[in-house]
Amino acid sequence: MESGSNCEVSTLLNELTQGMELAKQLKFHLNSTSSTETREMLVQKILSSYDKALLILNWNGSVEQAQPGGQAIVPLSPISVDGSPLSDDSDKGFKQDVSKKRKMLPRWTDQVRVSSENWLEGPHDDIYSWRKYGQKDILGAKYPRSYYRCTYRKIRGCEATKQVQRSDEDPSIFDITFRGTHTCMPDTHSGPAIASPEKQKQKLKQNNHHDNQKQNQSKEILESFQTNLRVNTENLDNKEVESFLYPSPSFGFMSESHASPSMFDNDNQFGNFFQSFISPASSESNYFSVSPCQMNSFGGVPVMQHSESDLTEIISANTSTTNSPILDLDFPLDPVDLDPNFPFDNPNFFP
DNA sequence: ATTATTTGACCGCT
DNA sequence: AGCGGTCAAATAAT
Repeated sequence: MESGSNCEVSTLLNELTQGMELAKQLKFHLNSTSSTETREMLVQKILSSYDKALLILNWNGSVEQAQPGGQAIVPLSPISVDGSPLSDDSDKGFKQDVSKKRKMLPRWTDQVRVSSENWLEGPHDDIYSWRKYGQKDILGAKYPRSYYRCTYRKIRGCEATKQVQRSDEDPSIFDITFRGTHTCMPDTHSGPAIASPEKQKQKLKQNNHHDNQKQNQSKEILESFQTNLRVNTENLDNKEVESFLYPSPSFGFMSESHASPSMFDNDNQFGNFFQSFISPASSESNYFSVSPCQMNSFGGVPVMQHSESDLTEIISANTSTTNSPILDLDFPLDPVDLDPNFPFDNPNFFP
């Protein structure tokens, strides 16, 4: 818990600091002859930062109870800045019964864009270890879909899996669908989630494998990462539940046969740890940054393992078209199933 | 030697 | 039958 708090605090500080920096920039641009676009963008960023800060505060206030054992994912609290109701509803997204056999694990999707402007590789990989177990060519998709599962599946029975699919249209965008939540997470430091150093290393390399040779990670990655990686919020495919929180997406790209020249690769876990905020950089798309805490709380923490099954539906996190996060969780479940307290988890694992 | 990735086979669902 | 998802043997990486 404390770790969670610390994380939140730092996240909060980061947001506020960022907001201040952006405000300064804006101030500067006001004097200069900058385009209104630039200013607008800055304003957006500022709003986004403060929005996040508020969100964090809000969490602390309301959902503070995250107990080490069974947490609850923090529901995205309803603080949306200028969230426009995405309301695209359509029901297609819920794959409610994604086949009953599969314990209906919570599932959500992310769209992540990795820009390779500066070489960058995409990087981010969450703190989890993923192991690829398959790849498939998907009907109409230009690129194959990769399947990953938690490395500790056997050891810890962690059932989290994810699918990574590169967008046909924009190869720099990857759709990552997470299914299930990590139960391998350490409670703060008991930590097996992040296994032994060796594993980490191995993993590292795995992640980097194809293109990686080059990049040394850490800071560089972090930096580029911060500036280049963004969560794309325009995916309209899935319109479903929108969530402001994103799980920390990790890439495990692999063989991208057609992939253009080594565009992505990964960095090490450590770098990921820092993948704090993604600062928005593009002016055209909407994105927002994600804090580690948030990500973790939603995507990776060991959420209620049993409750998972209770959630008979899939949670699909989507991005909205507006540039600010919309925190609108729409659960297809009936109230009964969904506990008022929300079975969602709370972030806690950061040391 | 161990662990991860690759890749075709297999399986269940539609 | 076709497709998406998973398995697992072969292979690669350390």
